[in-house]
Amino acid sequence: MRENIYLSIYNQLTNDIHEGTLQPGDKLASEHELALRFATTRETVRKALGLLSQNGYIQKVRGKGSFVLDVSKFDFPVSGLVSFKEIADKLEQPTRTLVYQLELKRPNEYVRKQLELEPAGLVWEVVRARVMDKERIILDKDYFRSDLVPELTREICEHSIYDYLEHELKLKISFAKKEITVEPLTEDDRQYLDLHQDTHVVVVRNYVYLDDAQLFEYTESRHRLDKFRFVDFARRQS
Amino acid sequence: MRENIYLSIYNQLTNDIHEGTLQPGDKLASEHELALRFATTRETVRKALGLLSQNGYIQKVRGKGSFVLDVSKFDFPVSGLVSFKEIADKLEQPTRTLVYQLELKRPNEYVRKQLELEPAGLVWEVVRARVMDKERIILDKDYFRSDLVPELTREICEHSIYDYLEHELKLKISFAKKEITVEPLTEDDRQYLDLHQDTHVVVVRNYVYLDDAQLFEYTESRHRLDKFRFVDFARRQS
DNA sequence: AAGTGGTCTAGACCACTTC
DNA sequence: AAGTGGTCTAGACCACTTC
Repeated sequence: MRENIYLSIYNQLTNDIHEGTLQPGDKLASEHELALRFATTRETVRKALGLLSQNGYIQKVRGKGSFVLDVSKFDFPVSGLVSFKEIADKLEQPTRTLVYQLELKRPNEYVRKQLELEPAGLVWEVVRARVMDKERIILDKDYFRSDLVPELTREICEHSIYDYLEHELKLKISFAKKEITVEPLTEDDRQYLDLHQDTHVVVVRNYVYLDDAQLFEYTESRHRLDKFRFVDFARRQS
Repeated sequence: MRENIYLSIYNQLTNDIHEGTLQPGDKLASEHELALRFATTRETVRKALGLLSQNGYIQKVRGKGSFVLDVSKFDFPVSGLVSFKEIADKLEQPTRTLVYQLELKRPNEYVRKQLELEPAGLVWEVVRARVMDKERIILDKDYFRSDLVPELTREICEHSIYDYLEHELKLKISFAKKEITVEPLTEDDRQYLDLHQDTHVVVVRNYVYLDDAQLFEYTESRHRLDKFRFVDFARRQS
């Protein structure tokens, strides 16, 4: 591959915005001028600006130019594949993960169906509680196809499984579907979460697909109502 | 503008996928071949395929080709700016809207702040309940900047305010930020919703921006827990 | 070696905004 | 009329996959 000019333009401009060199409301240099400055062509600059626009950094207005948006408005986990670790890191609060179960097993019918698995297929089942302020507020149940994730250890589960999958196993996560509902408590919720007068939990079901469009993980993330927050940033497609 | 070749390619291919001419798992013709077929260039074809990929229709794999995904998995309101009317239309269930309030007024401090309004600014306040199966399950509170939305009528509110804004007032909605939390009931919830033993509602706060990055609407959509469902489709950015 | 998608070039014409 | 972003052309070289 080449050195990826458009990504380096993107990175430079996002840096300028985060550092305040470019302020909300500021007008970017024109595409023509940016092309000169970065010694490239307009189409390559446009690719960088397209990314900036998609990610909420700028607003493009035909005939006028591109304007810097207030990114601080959108700094919480923007819609996407955000793992607990990433959120926890952002919050700068002490968090902990308790691993209650880590097992290679035959999944039950429901999970088998969710993962579109053949009857003989095995999965890694991981049950973890996420602790903040000394309370277990999220119960994560993960199911990974064992043909794609051959090995999992307690150490990996206590940190970030995603780090391991992406950096060690080199799995390329491509897209995910999240489904959010509110459901009555289950026995597991009562056992593994620190509840107060709660009668329900927020359930986030996550279906994660690889590069080749193969479904490889199903996760159920069960949140205490009072600690749940989800932010979605949606851009009207052109 | 030209005839927009890439959009017509996009539309033809999504049609083929929805009609089943292209089945999940099928491989698309190569970019080179599509360019020949549509009498255009590869870059223009790539723009169409980029849109297809972004919207979950295909999966691009370098060196191999583009593959049709199973769109039926993702047919519920995909993350984006989905109004109640669009969802209701999709559900094919009889739905109704009750307008409880429609007023041009000085907003309270909270709404003023949400809308980043100057102290003298007026807003249209609309309070509506959404009825399904004879029960009021969603309470929508909308606040529109009166400088951008000068007139609103009961008739408009009973149907789709968005239709009116986009097609009559020609406002161009550009992007929106959604924030989902679960909160204890308020007095209004008790008054305007048909609740059972509920103690909480799901609150979806929606901040809608125009083309020029101006915030023009703040909406609070309060859902009965048992009827709430939110689907988010997130694509890993290349 | 041949086919695939990813990046890039150096132009062109257009619609819209500003003056 | 000049400046802006939106679309498009006709190529090029590259990395990756398949044979």
